[in-house]
Amino acid sequence: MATASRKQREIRQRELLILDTARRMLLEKGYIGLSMDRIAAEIEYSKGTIYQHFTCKEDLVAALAVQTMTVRRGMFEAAASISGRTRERMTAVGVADQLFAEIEPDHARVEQLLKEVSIWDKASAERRNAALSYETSCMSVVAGVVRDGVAAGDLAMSDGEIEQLVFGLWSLAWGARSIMAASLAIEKFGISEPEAALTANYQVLLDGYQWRPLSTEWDYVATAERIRDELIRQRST
Amino acid sequence: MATASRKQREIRQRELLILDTARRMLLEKGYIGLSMDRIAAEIEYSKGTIYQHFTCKEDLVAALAVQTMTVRRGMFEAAASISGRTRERMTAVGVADQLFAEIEPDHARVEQLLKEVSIWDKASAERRNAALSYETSCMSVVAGVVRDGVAAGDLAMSDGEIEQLVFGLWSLAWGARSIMAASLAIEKFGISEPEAALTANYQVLLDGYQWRPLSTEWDYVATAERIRDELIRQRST
DNA sequence: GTCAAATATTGACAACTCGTCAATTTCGGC
DNA sequence: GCCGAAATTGACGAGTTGTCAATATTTGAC
Repeated sequence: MATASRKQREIRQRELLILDTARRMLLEKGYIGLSMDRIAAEIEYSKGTIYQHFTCKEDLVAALAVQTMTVRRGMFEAAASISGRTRERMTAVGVADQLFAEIEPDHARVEQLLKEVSIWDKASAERRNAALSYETSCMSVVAGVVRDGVAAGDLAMSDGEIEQLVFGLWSLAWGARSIMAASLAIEKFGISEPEAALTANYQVLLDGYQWRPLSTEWDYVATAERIRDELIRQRST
Repeated sequence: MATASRKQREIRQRELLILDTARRMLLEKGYIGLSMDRIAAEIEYSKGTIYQHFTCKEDLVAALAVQTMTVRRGMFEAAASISGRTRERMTAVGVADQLFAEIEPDHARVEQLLKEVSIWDKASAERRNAALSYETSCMSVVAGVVRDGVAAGDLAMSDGEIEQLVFGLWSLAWGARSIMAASLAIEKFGISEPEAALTANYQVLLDGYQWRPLSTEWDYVATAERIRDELIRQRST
């Protein structure tokens, strides 16, 4: 009994070891360069043992994606529950997104790498459900802040538009990061600070939706800095 | 001489045959399911011959991406040169983007599939340069319309902001399509018409940038329809 | 029309990949 | 110390990409 749980602990530990090794390899060599044989060699277990944890290569990397999603969700929730006006809280989620990319670069890059390859078809249903749940809960956090904005009278919006706005912010963030990672032309084209451009566009979109106070009436750069410090402080405790 | 060019024509023809076959296979079976052996069998040439056209599998799919980019660029240019107010022309590019996804679904899907896998590292330098050039010229088309907007006094903007706006539109479009293709949660979350949401967000962003006439002062839905018809008409001639 | 040299084409091959499963080792309870 | 259950292994089958000696074709000179 005590031994059984010790064994289970060992297995959990090993699973983490596999994931860590896989993540490192994925970042170094890309999805195609990620080899089950090499992982096995590195962790000094046989390949068969790895396949006791994961049904296939896709399932393994899907597990990586799920790990990453939990980290992101945690940061989003912390950001959304910060104090201030509703648009400040929306800004906070943007800051969290940026912080996530900055503080957890491995996680952020894995997330991108994996959106690319179609993993979910072959991954186990269990894993897929986990991912689905984390993704929807990330979106719900954002949608919650938007609803608070409407409730507070800072934002006028029908129900369908709320999802539209969330989709817009999400597209903007995801697209920008995806372009930063993959595009050949971005530097040549003269976007030297894409991260700053992203946050600026973020605010422009919120202005377009007339989320009050508008950026002409409020210093959201200061807000972003305040929140950034606060989120970092929270993390370190 | 005449014979040399005949031979060259044959080679060109075969290259197109390889690309067509590869595209079909890529769409059917995904990047991993795309096999050089199977392509060779299907076109009834040996694998060695394929490797005379392309340095490696990545180079082949990079060539597919380049083909796709030329189609996209063509549509962008046609859209940008349409008549009307500057913001209408900007809207036209958005319509072209949508039309591209609609009329050339194979090209559009290939474009997405390939952003995912990191192809460019291994592709030949020649191919990479071609891609870079097409991508920058797509962006230049958009930037040109923005500059025209500034010149016409419809839009107030510093130089750096122009690139920022282009980056914003591009992020929005790219991110939305990427999410549509890959996301598990999108339907569950209640975004039933993502394409419509994208075009709406498009206009919201332009409103945020105060590109006149604002969407409150002008019917851009009508504009989009007019341009859509016109672009389709142009294509069919 | 003939023939040698240049060019194009081939497919067996080496070296790798994923996922399986019979055989082996390790472990837990008695 | 011993036995049955559970975990671990790595050789293996079937697949992949990319290479290259051997073969087939085309070319240009005579």
